[in-house]
Amino acid sequence: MSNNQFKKGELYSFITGKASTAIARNLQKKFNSAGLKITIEQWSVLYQLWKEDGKSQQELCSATFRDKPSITRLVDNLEKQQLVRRVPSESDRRINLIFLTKQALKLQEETMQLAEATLNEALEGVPPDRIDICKEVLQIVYDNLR
Amino acid sequence: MSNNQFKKGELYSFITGKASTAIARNLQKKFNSAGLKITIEQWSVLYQLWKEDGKSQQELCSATFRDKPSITRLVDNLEKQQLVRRVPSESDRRINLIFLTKQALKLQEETMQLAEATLNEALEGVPPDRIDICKEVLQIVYDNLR
DNA sequence: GACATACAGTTAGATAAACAACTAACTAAA
DNA sequence: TTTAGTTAGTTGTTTATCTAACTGTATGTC
Repeated sequence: MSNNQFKKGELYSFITGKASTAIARNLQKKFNSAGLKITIEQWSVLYQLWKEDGKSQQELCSATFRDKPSITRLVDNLEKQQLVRRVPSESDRRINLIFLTKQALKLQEETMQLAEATLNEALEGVPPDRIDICKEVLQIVYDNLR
Repeated sequence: MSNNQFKKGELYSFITGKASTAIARNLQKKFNSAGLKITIEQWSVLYQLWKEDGKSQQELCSATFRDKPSITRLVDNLEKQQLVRRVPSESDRRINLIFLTKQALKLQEETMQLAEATLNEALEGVPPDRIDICKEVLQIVYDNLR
C-alpha cells in the first residue's frame, strides 16, 4: 500500500495547484489595482534581488524554479521596464549579474505589503499549526520531485 | 495580529506554488516518456470529461479554474489532435458541448496511472494525516480567494 | 597550446494564460 | 415585438513556459 490518500477526484486539484493559482491571481489583481505594472512572475524575480542584489541569471533560475529561457525573457522584460540591468561579470564573461534599479527598489515595500495582504486573506481561518504542516508537506513534495 | 505565520522567505515559495509546479513537470515528463503527446493542461480538461462527458465550455471553465479564452484554445488544440469534438447544443445554440473521441477514451487508464505514480513519488514519506491537513488548508485557501 | 567538455546565456517555435473587446444567441420587461 | 441586458464563446495582444538547438566563454587534459 502506498501512502497516497488522494481519491481521484482530489488528485486533480492538488496537481493543478488551484490554491497557488488563486493566490497568484489575487495578488496580480492587487498589483493592477494599485497601478503597478508588473507581473507576478516579474515580481518573483525582483523578490529574489531584494533579498540579495546582483544575482546571476543562473542563480535566479534556481531561486525561482524556472529554466534559463524563462529567466532570459523575464530579465529582458524587466530591463525594458527599467527595473533591472544586466552587468557582465568581471571574473567570468559568460555570466550576467542582475542589478535592481532605483525604480525597482521603490517597489519593494508596497508590493510586499500587498503580498502579505493576499496571504492573510488566503489563510483566514486557518490555525497556525495547520499552516505549518501544510508548508512542510509542500516542502517535502518539492524536495521529492526536484 | 493576523494568523499569518509565514516569514517573508517562506511566503514567496507558497505563493508561487513550487510544489504544484514540480508535480506538473514530473507528470509532463512521464507523458513525454510514454510518447503521449498531450500537455498537462489538456489532460486536466480530458480529466473533467472522463468524469462526465459532454460538458459545456463554461462548465469546463469552472471545473478547471480557467477563463473562457483559455478553454476556447485548449479545446481548439484538443480538437486538432482529434481528442474531443464540439457539438452545438440543441436547446441553446450558444453552447458547445464537448465530447471525447474514442482516442481520448483510450488515454484515460494510462494517464491516470502515471498521475497516480507522480503523486506517490511526490508524497513519499508524508504521513497520511498530514496530507489530509495540507489538502484541507489548500481547500480553504482556494475558497477564501475564489 | 590544442582539444574536448561543461557551463551561462540566447534564440526559435509551440502551447498556455490574462485581459479586453467582440459576436451571436438567449431572456426579460416595456 | 422591440429593446436592453445577460450569457457562451471567440479573437487579438502581451507575457510566460517548455523543449531544442545554438553562441560564446571557461576549464581540464593531453
